[in-house]
Amino acid sequence: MSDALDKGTVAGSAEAKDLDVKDSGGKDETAPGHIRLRNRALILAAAEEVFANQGYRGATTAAIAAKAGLPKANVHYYFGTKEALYHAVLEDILGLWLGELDRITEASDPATALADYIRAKIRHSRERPLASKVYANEMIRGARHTRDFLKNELRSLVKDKARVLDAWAAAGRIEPVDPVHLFSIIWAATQHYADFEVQVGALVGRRQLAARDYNEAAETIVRMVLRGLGLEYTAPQEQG
Amino acid sequence: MSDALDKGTVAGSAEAKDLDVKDSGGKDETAPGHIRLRNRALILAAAEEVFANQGYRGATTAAIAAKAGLPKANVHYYFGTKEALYHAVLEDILGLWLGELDRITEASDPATALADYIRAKIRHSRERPLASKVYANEMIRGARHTRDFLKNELRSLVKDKARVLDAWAAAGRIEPVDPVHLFSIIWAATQHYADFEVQVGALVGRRQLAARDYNEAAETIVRMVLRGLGLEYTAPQEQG
DNA sequence: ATTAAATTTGACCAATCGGTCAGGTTTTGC
DNA sequence: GCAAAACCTGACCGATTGGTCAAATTTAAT
Repeated sequence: MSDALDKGTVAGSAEAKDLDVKDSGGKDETAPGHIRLRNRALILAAAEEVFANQGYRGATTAAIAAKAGLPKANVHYYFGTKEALYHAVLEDILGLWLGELDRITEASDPATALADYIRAKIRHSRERPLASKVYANEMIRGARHTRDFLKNELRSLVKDKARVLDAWAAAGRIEPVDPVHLFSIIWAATQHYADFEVQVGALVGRRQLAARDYNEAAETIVRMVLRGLGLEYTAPQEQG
Repeated sequence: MSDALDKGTVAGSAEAKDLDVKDSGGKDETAPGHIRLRNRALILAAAEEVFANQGYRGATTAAIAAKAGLPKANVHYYFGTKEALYHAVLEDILGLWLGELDRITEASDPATALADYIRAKIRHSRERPLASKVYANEMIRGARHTRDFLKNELRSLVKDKARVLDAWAAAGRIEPVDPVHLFSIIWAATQHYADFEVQVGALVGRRQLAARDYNEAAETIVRMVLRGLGLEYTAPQEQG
């Protein structure tokens, strides 16, 4: 199996290149390795879309290549196997998942922190619905490629946040709640607007959800979560 | 498209047989059509599992046949095409989806009706997780086979329930709420425990969720929904 | 300028896919 | 008991799949 990855990883050492920057500020069309960077990005974006809409098995390397505007053999040149490409797409996504939770700390105000987190997650569902769909597909299929992430990174992160919630509860700042269920509900409700967009769209009578729909969704979720924890909820001022 | 269904529907008229009952109370091994009934049920159950875990494209008729304990040609004998089989599986599931909403009527008590509905949906996620996964897959893929259901049956049902919620709100029995978002949140949160079971399992540290996990999930959701609508929530008595 | 490394790609392959079919067996209706 | 209908299934097929490869071209470093 590692054989199949050799070709893709031979020059993979160049991947960290964009970290130690001395670059001219953005897109340098002549810098060494720019071809690899551009084509990998093209392929990853195309793969995310095809994996999201077709599932792992339904996605074909030919379809990904076509969407990226490259010949199929080129996709295999950069990523070796379809599985390795899928893994790379997932890796990109898992990074996003862990980010936004930073604002939930013992020092922060519970209502503000949770409300901001929910709004950020909804924004996420709106801006990167394909990532959410790929992740949902992966979970439904049993998290074959994500078991370790769930059992290690995600679990310890939730344990971390559980300590915050317990501290808040002990200080009487929120009512006690099982953190696993709280986050499950928040994740489910927010990601629903990406994964089931077509269903929500049919219910509101619009093919695509509008900005107002996402805002209303976020506020409804915030309201239920805050009230559920014994907190007050006040709707933010409209702006327009 | 109807051509592909012909073979499966030739004797499909026998499907309603189990409605007008005069049967001996359960399994009649000699009644006419019992072979068709048994084999169709075997295939549908196997198909639900394979479609749930592999997605539409990932599911193979050979895998479904193997899981049903029948030769592949037999699957095609009963259902014609893979697409027709998928359609039949979906049809089974859509029936389940519309059922439980009956308890939400203008006459019923809001807190009781909503709490019972949420608990029923969680029970559903526990007892028929595969159905939920097939449906989730279908939504993520853009509801290619379910567009009409969403735009007609489901939408009019939600409109119906919207009238109930509006009436409740007008009578001061709940706070006003957008029904689409309320149901979206309830569906997302409850179905999450089927579709993302592997994730929740990793977070609670159990491979499979226990009865207690589902109960706690239901109560957490009920608490947030009821409080979100300005209702009181009181935890039910433990038993055992 | 030279050369090594990286990139490109059409052609190709074995495996698997959904679906078909002929010919046999079993079940059913009378 | 008998004909018709329903059921069964191994063998087969064209299409598609993920993946390979060798030969050609472009880019990079000295």
